[in-house]
Amino acid sequence: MELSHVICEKRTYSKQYDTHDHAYGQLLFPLQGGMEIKLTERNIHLEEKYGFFLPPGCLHTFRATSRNEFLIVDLPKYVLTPEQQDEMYFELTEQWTAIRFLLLEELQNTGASSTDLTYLGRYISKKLQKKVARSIQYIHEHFPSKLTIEQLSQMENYHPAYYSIWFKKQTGMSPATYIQHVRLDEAKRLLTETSSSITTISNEVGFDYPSSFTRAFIRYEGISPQMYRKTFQKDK
DNA sequence: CTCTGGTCTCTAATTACCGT
DNA sequence: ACGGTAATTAGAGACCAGAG
Repeated sequence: MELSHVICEKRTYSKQYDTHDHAYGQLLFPLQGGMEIKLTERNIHLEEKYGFFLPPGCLHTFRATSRNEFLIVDLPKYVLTPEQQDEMYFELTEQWTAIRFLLLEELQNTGASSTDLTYLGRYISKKLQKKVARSIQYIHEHFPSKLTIEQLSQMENYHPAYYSIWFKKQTGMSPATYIQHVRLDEAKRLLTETSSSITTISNEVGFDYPSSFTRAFIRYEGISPQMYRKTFQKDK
């Protein structure tokens, strides 16, 4: 059954719920305790400081892991965009915490559902669209450090073997190749925009040895870093 | 200082298999 | 049939020596 408006309420979950799906999307914020969400392709352990979005039609099972209370927002299809087909596990950033606060305020003032929530629902929908997978965001923020598949797959709650397949679906390339591209693109920028030595740049983008950097660079770009700088460096 | 080339080690990707 | 795990393998990086 399709909802006619956004519904926001507090719910408590017990040990085991039947596997089911619904025609609307659902946003879950833990207020107290946590639970396990079983999906076809993955298991999520949802706990405080994280939130979760279940897209419409996504088969799932809830199982409480402790005494709990959740803030649930049911988002009818008309506030969502057709692209919002993927589930999303996200950290409660300041923004998300603010959204949760607003929802709780709204809940206290007007009760379980209100047409006013439609605007907030649309805002949330937009926010969900912009979210990049946690591990991909992490790669962009930490590419100079040592990144392992183990570490990245944990962020998405996937098995490392399955993570590679999932990552390829998201980006079109393997995690290792993607990290390499991020590093070498930054190296290209540093080569043309700074006068740092190649040894320094190689360290800054995450290579332990300049010889490894040079080889990787030639594989990627077809020419050596020095040649690249000579060809593309902006006039000083 | 930069790059090349060699060897060795280790990790990620793939595959085959197993349990549900 | 599907996802997890173990075994296998290819390729990348570490490290060193040496040339320009």
